[in-house]
Amino acid sequence: MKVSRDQMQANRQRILDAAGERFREKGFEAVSVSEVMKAAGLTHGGFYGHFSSKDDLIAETLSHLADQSLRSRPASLDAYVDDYLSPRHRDNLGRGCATAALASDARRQSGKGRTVISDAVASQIARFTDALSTHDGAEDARREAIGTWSAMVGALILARSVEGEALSDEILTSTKDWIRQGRSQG
Amino acid sequence: MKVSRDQMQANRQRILDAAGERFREKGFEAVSVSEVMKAAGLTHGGFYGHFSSKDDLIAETLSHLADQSLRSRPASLDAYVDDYLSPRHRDNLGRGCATAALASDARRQSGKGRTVISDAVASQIARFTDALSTHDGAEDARREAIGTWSAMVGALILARSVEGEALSDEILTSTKDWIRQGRSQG
DNA sequence: TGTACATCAGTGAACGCGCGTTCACTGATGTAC
DNA sequence: TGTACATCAGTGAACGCGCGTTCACTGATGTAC
Repeated sequence: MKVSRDQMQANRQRILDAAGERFREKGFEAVSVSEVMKAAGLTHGGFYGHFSSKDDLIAETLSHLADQSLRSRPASLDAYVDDYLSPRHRDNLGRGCATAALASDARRQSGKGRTVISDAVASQIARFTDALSTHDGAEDARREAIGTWSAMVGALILARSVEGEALSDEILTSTKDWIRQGRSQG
Repeated sequence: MKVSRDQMQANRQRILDAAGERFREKGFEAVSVSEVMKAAGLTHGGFYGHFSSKDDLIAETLSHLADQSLRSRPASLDAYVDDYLSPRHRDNLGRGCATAALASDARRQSGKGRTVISDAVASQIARFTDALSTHDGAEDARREAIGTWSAMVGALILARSVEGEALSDEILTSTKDWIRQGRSQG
């Protein structure tokens, strides 16, 4: 049964949203095409009307996630770091940072998917550098941007891989404090 | 054809070594049992004489990697950071840091495998804390240990996920400098 | 030490299963008049 | 605006394939005497 063009576009967005959430939670390989389509309220057969293959879906989903990320405008770098290194973000894998959730998986992708993640990292560093340039020299700001972003991504991944909640919380707050401490002295 | 007990133990170690290298390169799901056995010079049928399932192999491999990691005794924290954030380590996925390569995958494991990675993170933080306690207070040392380890893991993962070698190298060296800078001022 | 035989590590064909993908079909959409 | 029909988004059965796992078999090992 054919649906309207608007409905088809809406379906495509629902597929991308469902894929974005599930890929971040479980990785690309552990999520099947059928699972994504079911989550989007469709059956698996219609998938190839929207995407040419599962790899195509992965690449399109990474683009979709990168677009969403670029649209967010945090109030300040401090506020962004606080949100990023919060238990809430740690526990909300499916709606959290795509880089932290999928960087390892995306490395194994070829072609477009790999490029999208690569560009996302580059533009995130550029955004941090801008935010830090107000009180640092350009070179220092970029170094600090890279160090800060590395620490944030690493801390989130480590906090998520640890079993005990106390240690996990400590990784988040200590990294937050450590980033701030370095900055106040730079 | 039966082999000697010594040979069987040697075969088991070869399976674990082969699995450790391939899992770090491609993740748990993208590596098949047959692929591991072939790399160890055996056929897939013999696998279940050594392990009860693929999940068991994953857990045993993580233990094996954790043991190897504990046995390494770096000369100093500085030397360790230099090696860790080197292009050589970045390009040597299969023989590099298991935490950086497998933390995201191991999070999805249940039971033993998850615990092994969790313990590895905890003991790495303890080692860093010890190394930093010589010139810092205990609380500062632990905070710095966590921040440093987070930045190292994050930088390695980001450097590996980026396409351009220039940006990838910059992530490594900038994070290294940024870690040092914070330390010299703490 | 030498022989007879039970043990069992490793082999490779075979299994069921879920995956990505295809395709004949359906019926609502959207266009031509 | 209303009607007739070509289009095509979505359905669900079916496909081949590689996976994890099983198992009857082989033949070297290691033990009993």
